[in-house]
Amino acid sequence: MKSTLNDLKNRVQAALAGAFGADYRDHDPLLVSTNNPKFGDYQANVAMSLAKPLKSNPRAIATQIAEHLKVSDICEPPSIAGPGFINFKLKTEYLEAQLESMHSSDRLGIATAEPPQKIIVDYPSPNIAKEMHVGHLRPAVIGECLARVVEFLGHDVQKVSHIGDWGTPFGMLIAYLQEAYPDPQAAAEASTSGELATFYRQAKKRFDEDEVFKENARQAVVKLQAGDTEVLEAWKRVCQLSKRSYRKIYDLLSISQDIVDRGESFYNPFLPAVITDLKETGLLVEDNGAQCVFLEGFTNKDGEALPMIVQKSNGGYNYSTTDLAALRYRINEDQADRIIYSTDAGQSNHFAQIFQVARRASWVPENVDLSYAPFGLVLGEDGKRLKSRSGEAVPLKELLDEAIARTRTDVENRLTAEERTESDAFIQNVAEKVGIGAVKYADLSQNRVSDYTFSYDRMLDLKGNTAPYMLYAYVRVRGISRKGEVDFAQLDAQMKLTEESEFILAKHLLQMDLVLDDVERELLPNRLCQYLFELSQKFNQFYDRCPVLQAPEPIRTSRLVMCDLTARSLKLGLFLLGIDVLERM
RNA sequence: GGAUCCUUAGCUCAGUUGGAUAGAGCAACCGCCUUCUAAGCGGUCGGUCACAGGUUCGAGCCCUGUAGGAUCCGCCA
Repeated sequence: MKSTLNDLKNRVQAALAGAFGADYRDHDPLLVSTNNPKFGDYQANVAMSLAKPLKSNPRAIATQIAEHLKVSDICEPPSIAGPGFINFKLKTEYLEAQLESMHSSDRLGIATAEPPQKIIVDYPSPNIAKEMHVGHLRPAVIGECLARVVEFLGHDVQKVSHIGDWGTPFGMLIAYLQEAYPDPQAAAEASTSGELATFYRQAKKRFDEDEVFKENARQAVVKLQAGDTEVLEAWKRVCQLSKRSYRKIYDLLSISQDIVDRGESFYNPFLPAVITDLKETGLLVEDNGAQCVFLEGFTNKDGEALPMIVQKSNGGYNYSTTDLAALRYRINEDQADRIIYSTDAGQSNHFAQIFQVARRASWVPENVDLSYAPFGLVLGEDGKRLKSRSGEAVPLKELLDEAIARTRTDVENRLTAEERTESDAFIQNVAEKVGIGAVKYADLSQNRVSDYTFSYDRMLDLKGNTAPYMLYAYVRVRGISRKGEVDFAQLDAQMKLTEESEFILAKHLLQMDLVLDDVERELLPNRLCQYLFELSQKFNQFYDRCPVLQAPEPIRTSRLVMCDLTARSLKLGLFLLGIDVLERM
């Protein structure tokens, strides 16, 4: 199925070439959707921009372009308005035909990327010795969404979690495991059934109260890095324990199963080469015993170039070294065409530095795209970084459980008010899907780069740009299918658009491909949220004004197809956001 | 001292390569359920796009400066 925008673009370009010569064959026609329906559906703004080079007035240019346009199969005759806008209004038959081919496509007529790229998508990088907290919410939700979008568009996606699995906090857990479960059998059992949070709390307690334990923990780190077999065994147990705990939360959040964990331990063998290769490029400088690369455009208080330390004076490596090793691995071993880094905006300096060093070392080929997608902080309602009462980061589990509990209360109240009775399993499922969906949607629906204020009341609002509103729109469509006992998939699409609200909905349905391209390019999930919110609104208007099941044929079938396309678009869109739909709620 | 991001309606936010009259939601107020779930729809109210210059046929968007806010800055990640 052809994209209307691209199709029209090509035709305006052809008209440009016809009017002003072959040089204009590839000229950007500045074709965009109109922001006001009275100007039609699309407008070309190119005439104004050509006024100066062609030394003519824009309206005359627009007229010349219009004379060469061949668009009668798609649009009404184009009109010229204002200073020189060329306006296009799509023909009804064209819209109907587009809807029919969309209906017959199992991916709603959305084309796959050509050529597909190998894309690495970042997932959260927690220190896995600790329980997941609110700081991991955004990278999980955003990473999952970006991965699903580029995957749907046909790219080969590798999901990577750059976990912290080698540092000091591990010494504490290893020492605790060895102390509390000296018997290997018991240790194995504890790591397959225990809770990471409990483990961490108890280990921390021991660490704070006992000097001997503290020393044991330090020794454990040293032994671990020296490759001591027993300690390595204990370390593996702790990693397993973490993985299980993390998976539980990821499952609750519907985060992909196929994430690859590559942490500090994974990159250990590659760290020395980072230093030796940097040395070869001549970028490496020794300063106060540390190996550094002096940066361009980053200065200290005295205006001197700032170093990026890649090897500490004690010979140890740090996060810059690991990030450089990871970048190299992704390019050389994974053969990535595009690497999507998504971290909190506080690390943008750090990544700008990493990218600079990698580029200056010529480690990044021309055709590899390093996409940096920073995100803002999660704030509490006081406008400050979200913290628990005790000042610690809020555990993610608590945050999500609270959202589910609040949703459950809402659902129960509504059921009582409507005198409906539903099973406990039904209520719990709705509470989970709506509650988790609301948390994710609240995060994704805002511009990624800005900080956002976490508010249960706002995200669980049944009205407005929220997950519940959209999930309800989906439920309404499914209700029509149930009530009318219509199998949407079996419909023979013969479209017949009549009412204004049908046209509005139809035109919106046909623009999902543009939105996904936009998300792929800009890495802004809120564009997709905006699209889905508008789709829900437009469907609700259609639902309000156009009876479906009672309508006479052929209108009835046509409207049923509209319902089906809306349902499938909502379902796909929400899926790409990582949100599950419900049939009833 | 430097770097990055931000400042749009009372509140929370959109605003797509610069395009026609700057948009939503919430809150407030007024309407609409014998008809597919009213968790819905329609309407009213609400703006010096932080400020000042500049570029342009055209600026919320690009450039410069100012004010305010957030985050980060040599051996933590």
